[in-house]
Amino acid sequence: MEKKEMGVKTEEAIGSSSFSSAFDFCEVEKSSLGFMELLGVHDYSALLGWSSIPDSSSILKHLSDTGNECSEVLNQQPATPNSSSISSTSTEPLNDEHNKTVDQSQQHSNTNKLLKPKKTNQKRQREPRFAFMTKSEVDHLEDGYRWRKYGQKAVKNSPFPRSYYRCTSASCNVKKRVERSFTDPSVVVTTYEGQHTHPSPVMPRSALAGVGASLPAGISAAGCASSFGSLMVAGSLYHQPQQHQLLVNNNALSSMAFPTNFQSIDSTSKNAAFTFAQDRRATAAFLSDHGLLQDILPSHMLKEE
DNA sequence: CGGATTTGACCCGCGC
DNA sequence: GCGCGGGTCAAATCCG
Repeated sequence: MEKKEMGVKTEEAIGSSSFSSAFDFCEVEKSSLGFMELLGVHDYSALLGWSSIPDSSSILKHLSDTGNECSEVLNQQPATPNSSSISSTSTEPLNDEHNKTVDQSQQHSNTNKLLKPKKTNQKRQREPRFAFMTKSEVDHLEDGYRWRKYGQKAVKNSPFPRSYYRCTSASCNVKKRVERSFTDPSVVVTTYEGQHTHPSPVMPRSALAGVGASLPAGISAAGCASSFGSLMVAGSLYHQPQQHQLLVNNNALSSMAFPTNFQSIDSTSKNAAFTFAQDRRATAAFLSDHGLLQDILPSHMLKEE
């Protein structure tokens, strides 16, 4: 397997597929972020935590060079407060999952060689994705759902493999990819794809009730819990020894207006690595008190007011 | 023994 | 057309 040191040319490294998940940040469809809107987060770029990645400018450059229309997403001020600058891949043709299933049964009749079925001309559809970065010791964050690992691939330019997980629930097509950032091995990039069609098998009912109370139509509490899993973990829902930090930038802190019901979820856990506040002062106060994000954010960001 | 994980092979899309 | 790399499959293996 090809490996490169972290000191490779920035643009080459960033532009490589090893950062494909970073680009996936741009593939988030607004509808998949319904729970974010529920949380009052309209500036989705705020959740893309590149503050700990030193080469975000290069990423932006790459996005720009490649004509990616989402280039403004990363660490940029939104054009408007409610800007939905994040583009979507949902315009692609519908998935051919069913065709694939049929073809696979045909494949089983091929005894000599494992030949994959021929796909139709339809372009493979990507479910809406939501990606975020967490600072965590463990790769696979507990998020209340059960996942079956179905693959692992070496990532070009990265010493860390990428793992592929699928929700174990039948008829639920949600997938997630987990990989470590090679620029910061302590950072785990998790990408969710799709929405759960079932409630979390592990999520406490009280938590579900708290989250689900204000969910907009079409957004399941399960999906919310899933996609926001690491936040739940960072909060008090899971009192696990490992600690995760959601990486956010100062835009996030300034634009997040979390509803009180989410604040209540956090409660008083001492293990909370990140909590929600309704305004910047509250956030700043929290940071100064608990300060875990200080490990991530440059000091000038934290002081900004 | 059944479910989860590992891992090599294969498919597909994309760039050259 | 070819090669590369991401994504997926499925047999083998592991593990509780």
